[in-house]
Amino acid sequence: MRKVILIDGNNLMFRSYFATAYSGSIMRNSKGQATNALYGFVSMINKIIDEENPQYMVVAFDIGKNFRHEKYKDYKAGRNETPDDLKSQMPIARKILDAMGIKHLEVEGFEADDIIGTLAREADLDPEYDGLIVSSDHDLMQLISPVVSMKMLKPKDSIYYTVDSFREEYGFDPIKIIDLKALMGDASDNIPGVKGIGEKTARSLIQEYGSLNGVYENIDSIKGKMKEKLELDKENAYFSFELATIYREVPLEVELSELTYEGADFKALKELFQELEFHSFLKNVDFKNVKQEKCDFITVEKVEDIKDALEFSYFIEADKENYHYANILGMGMYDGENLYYIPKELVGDVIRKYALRLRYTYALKKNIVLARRMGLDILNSDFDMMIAYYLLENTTKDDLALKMSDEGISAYYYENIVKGKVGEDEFREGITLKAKFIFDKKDELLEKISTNEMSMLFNEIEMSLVRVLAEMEITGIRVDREVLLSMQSVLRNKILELENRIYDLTQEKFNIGSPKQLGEMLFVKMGIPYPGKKGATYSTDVSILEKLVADYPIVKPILEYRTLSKLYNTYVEPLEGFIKEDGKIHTIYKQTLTRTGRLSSVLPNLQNIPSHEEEGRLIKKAFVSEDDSLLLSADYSQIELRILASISGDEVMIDAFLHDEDIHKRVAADIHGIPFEDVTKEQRSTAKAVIFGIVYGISGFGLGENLNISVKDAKMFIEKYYEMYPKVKEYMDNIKMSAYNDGCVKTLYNRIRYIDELKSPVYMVRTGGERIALNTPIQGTGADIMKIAMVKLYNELCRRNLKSKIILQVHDEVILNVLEEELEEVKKIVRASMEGAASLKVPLKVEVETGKDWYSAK
DNA sequence: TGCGTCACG
DNA sequence: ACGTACGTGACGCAT
Repeated sequence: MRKVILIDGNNLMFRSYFATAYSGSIMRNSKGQATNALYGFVSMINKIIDEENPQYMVVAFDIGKNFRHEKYKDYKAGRNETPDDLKSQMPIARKILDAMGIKHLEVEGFEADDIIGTLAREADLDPEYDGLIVSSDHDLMQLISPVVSMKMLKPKDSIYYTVDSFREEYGFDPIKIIDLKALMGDASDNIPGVKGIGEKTARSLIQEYGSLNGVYENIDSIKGKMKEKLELDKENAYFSFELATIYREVPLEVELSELTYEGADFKALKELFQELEFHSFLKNVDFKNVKQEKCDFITVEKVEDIKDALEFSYFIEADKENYHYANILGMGMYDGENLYYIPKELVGDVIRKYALRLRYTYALKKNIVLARRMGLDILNSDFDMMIAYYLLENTTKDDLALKMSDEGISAYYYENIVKGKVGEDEFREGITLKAKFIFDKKDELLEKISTNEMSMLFNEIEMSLVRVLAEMEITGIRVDREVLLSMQSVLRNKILELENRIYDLTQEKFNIGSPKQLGEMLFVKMGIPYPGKKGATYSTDVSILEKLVADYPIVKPILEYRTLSKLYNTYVEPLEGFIKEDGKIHTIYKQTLTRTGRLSSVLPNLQNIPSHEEEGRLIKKAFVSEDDSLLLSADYSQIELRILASISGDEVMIDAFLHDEDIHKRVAADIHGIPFEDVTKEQRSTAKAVIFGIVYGISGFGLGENLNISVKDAKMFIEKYYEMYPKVKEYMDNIKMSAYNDGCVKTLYNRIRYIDELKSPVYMVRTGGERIALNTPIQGTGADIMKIAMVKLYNELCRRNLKSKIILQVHDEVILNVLEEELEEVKKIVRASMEGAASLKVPLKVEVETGKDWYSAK
């Protein structure tokens, strides 16, 4: 057997480009060359070599303006343009293949499909071959034969097709893919097909009549609309047949037997991967050569070993993600000249001595907390590389250490230091390299921040906030364990009771917590008609169950079971485990995670403690004030809507806020065209949903779904809204346009979000990008304002030497522990800080409440 | 590890 | 013809 792999190179590159381009900014090397498609391309090729161990291998590409036949030019030309960022990666893909010792073919005037078709035909003629085509293009399935199989790439995995498995799935032979495409068409390939016939219909037609010819020969036995459609587009169908047929006689200068896979030229491959900064691949190429920087560092044995210098970069490594509990492993330090490794025993002494000179770091908040747990403080750090990268790249990665590894430190260190799987020597070298990297990189990053006009955002907002968040985390919130314990036993009993009630009704035990088993039970065993859209699997989420609750007695206890087990498993039980010896919970705020600029809270998440429903809201009774204190909660009223009013400049909306009207009621009155006083509760809540939708970039369908009304009515509401608030509509259109032009949107304070989704050829992804463009400036500006307010509030509390402290933030709400004697003063400061955080075209309004616990401070 | 589900703003 | 509202974190299940 001679195993031969035929790879559709263009397909693979397109695929891996868009797979990663969807979700955020495109991966690049430090010179700005896009590398995302290449990364996926190389991974896939490596994987195939690994799995198949082929003797023959070839990658086919399109080149130039490829048209199979000159007469089809117009059709093929209609394809979407290839993005520049992808185009620039294509020649590099060929270079990589050369270095990997893999042959590639491109023939002017023919597509990759045709080349693969020609080679597959050659294989077909010699049963010694065992061919495998790799692509995600369904067209290529027509090449499947007894000799040639196909690995069909799917978004997450792949399906292996032989003639038999193809027949089983489609009900006809692989070659009939051509007939199928002739009927259904293919938008991405500009194959017209028959209008009004989709995949389902086309499949059953081919199954029934065997081929395109078969369909038209039996056209009289087809009835109604379908017959009309088929007759109307007959010419198109036959034309599509030609378009969909892969040409299998490309004049190739080589034959299959010459396309051997020889293995890589490691030196050339290493150079390429270095240029592309593919450190994880480099590791496999030649591990010993990966350490790019051999560095000499001084292992500090006593504090005096460190030479006097004015400023240092530094980095403290710890052994756990939760740094409130982690142990320090060691510290790296660099003054621009001398590199130091500080063993864990000396870290405290060094911080004490250099507290004012430790200026540049990575993950400052973590360093501050670790220092504070030794009773020390780091006071003068004003550059956090993690935050600099966050603002510049706005990456989705929550740990930008990875970024560090891309640019200076091999991935080897990142992966293994953090996991603690590395030898002591390498650990020391890695941590000092990080310190050096921070120092070496800071000026360049600050320069970029300044040219992007983000200096205020970086220094005054984010860097100032680091200190505030660190103090909040360190302070923590007091939790009454007894409250949690008593809720635990109450919930446990109720849950057991519900379980029994459910099993009584089903007469059979099953796992209620398993959506799969539950769906099976309800919709198969019990035969309840599924009220949702038909799909492969049954959904059992609330919206589905609520449609059934009136008719089936089993549904109510299931819903209740869901609610209670959620409360028990997600909050009541785990929260207890987060209480430290000091009787408090210390969350961690991630400051460089979200794409909009909001914070996120983890370990535990204190930003999603229940508050809508009374049952869950009771959990807030467990969060209590400290001695002689009260909890004070202050939240911005309608901040996102106020921002929308301000940035759109819509006079009607601005006016409503200037008069401090109930905005939902105002909108309800406006869209129904009735007097303000006549608005019913229901109309108000409909209006509320409409407003939410507007801020998220809603569709009629979405609103309809949400309100359980018809798409038509929902659309009408939206139109009515735009009519009454024309500048809002204008804003929506403008922001989308500028996002398409610039590839990004910005908040009021120049926080930037790149939206690569807008470049996607996939409609769904693109419209998703538009909604992001719409929403991000609003949500992001809200986040900016809250951050400014927190910094102002923190500074004012410090300046006045008050003991009251900020302890939590929940996006538009802050919670403080306030000393009773400071209450009146703090209330005023909180108001002033929050309302004065920004001056918009409308006032910012803040609502303040207090109580002994979080439940009553609301 | 990915998915379905559900808690929050 | 298709899929459908922004931003998060965490759980249990199934693989």
